[in-house]
Amino acid sequence: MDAFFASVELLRYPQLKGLPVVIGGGRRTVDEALMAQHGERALRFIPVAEFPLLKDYVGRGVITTATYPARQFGVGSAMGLMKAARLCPQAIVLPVDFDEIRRFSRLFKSTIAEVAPLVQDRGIDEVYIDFTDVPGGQREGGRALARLIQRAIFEKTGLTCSIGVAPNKLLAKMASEFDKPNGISIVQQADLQGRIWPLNVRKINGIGPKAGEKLAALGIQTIGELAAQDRQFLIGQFGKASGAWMHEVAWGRDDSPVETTSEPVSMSRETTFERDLHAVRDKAELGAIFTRLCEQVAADLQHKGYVARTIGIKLRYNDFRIATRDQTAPAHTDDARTIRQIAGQCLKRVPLDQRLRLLGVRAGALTKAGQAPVYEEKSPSAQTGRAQAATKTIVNYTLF
DNA sequence: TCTGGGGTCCTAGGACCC
DNA sequence: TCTGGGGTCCTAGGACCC
Repeated sequence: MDAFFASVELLRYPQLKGLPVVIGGGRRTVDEALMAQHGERALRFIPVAEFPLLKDYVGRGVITTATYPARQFGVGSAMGLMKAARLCPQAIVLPVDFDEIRRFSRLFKSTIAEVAPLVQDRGIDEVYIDFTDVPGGQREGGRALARLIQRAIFEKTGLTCSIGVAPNKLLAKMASEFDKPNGISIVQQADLQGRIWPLNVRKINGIGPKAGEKLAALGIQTIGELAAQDRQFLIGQFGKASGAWMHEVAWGRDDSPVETTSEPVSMSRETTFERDLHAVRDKAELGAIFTRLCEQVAADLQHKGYVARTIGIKLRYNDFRIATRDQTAPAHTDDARTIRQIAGQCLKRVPLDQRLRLLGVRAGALTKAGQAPVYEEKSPSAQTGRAQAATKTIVNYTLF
């Protein structure tokens, strides 16, 4: 989807079309404030002058999406709002409305599934579609069906998207970037040399800042230069799996299938505080946040019907270092108090002498609720601590 | 007043088991 | 003075993606 979060807001506030708008932050609920003042139906008539500007933004946060006019000023995803304010002070800033975003996400995905059922989720605003066997999927090299999907999405949502058509997911992902917004791009294996090899290695899905930097240090900038490397050299530099993978993708090769189903691996909640907190001096505040995070994770598990066996915490210190601790319990749980208790144990194992800016709680080793093995304690009195946990007897019953 | 939140996957070492 | 070779599970950190 093109500038997804921002585009969703523009549907509500069409008067902002053509203006630099960024979505991010989220502590201030602009919509609620404006709505209280004007009423929902009048939202489209609110004068542009009444919208909050980036230069007036106070608080911590990053940009999730910038409209194309805002991108002209050099602002973009993941940029701190304070930095963005220096580049484009006149940009209008709106908070993320997650409920609305999720609603549109479901809508565009279901629209696609009606046309082509083999769809793989790639986050909130992206999918892979296998339309090899969809009737008409081969017409005009795929362009006809891509157009059809684009039109269907626009009719259902009023939003535009960009589609890349290629023989595999790797190339399709790159192709989708070629003609944005509202574009269709078709890349064949034969286009490798002409259209893929000139691109920077960072355009490869899976080569991020670190690998990009290391490749640059080796004098490898473009995908073509990467393809020209000896496979064994790359393996020597990046390890067996990564090196071989890099060589494959540089040659446009990717045989990973479009996965239509997936099971969640973990669920987590985390929050960055409005100001850095100290474990001792801000104990009460921190404790309340901690408990709330555990309750949210428990609610997420219950809502989605999962139970977790590994509970973990994540801290970010004021110097941005991250520490994680986790603990695997003898039994699965989706209970807030149990999660809070295990997470509390984790918290005891991490240094707390420095101010914190973020706290998170994570549930892993998930199983569908109802399918978790039954756990029985031989000695219910042996409840204290990890050492004794090892003496507990675990009995797995197969449920017939 | 720099730098969100929710994920996945990989690596590496140690414990533990056969 | 010597002490294997698998395998799995757990934990911590890190790269990367949307």
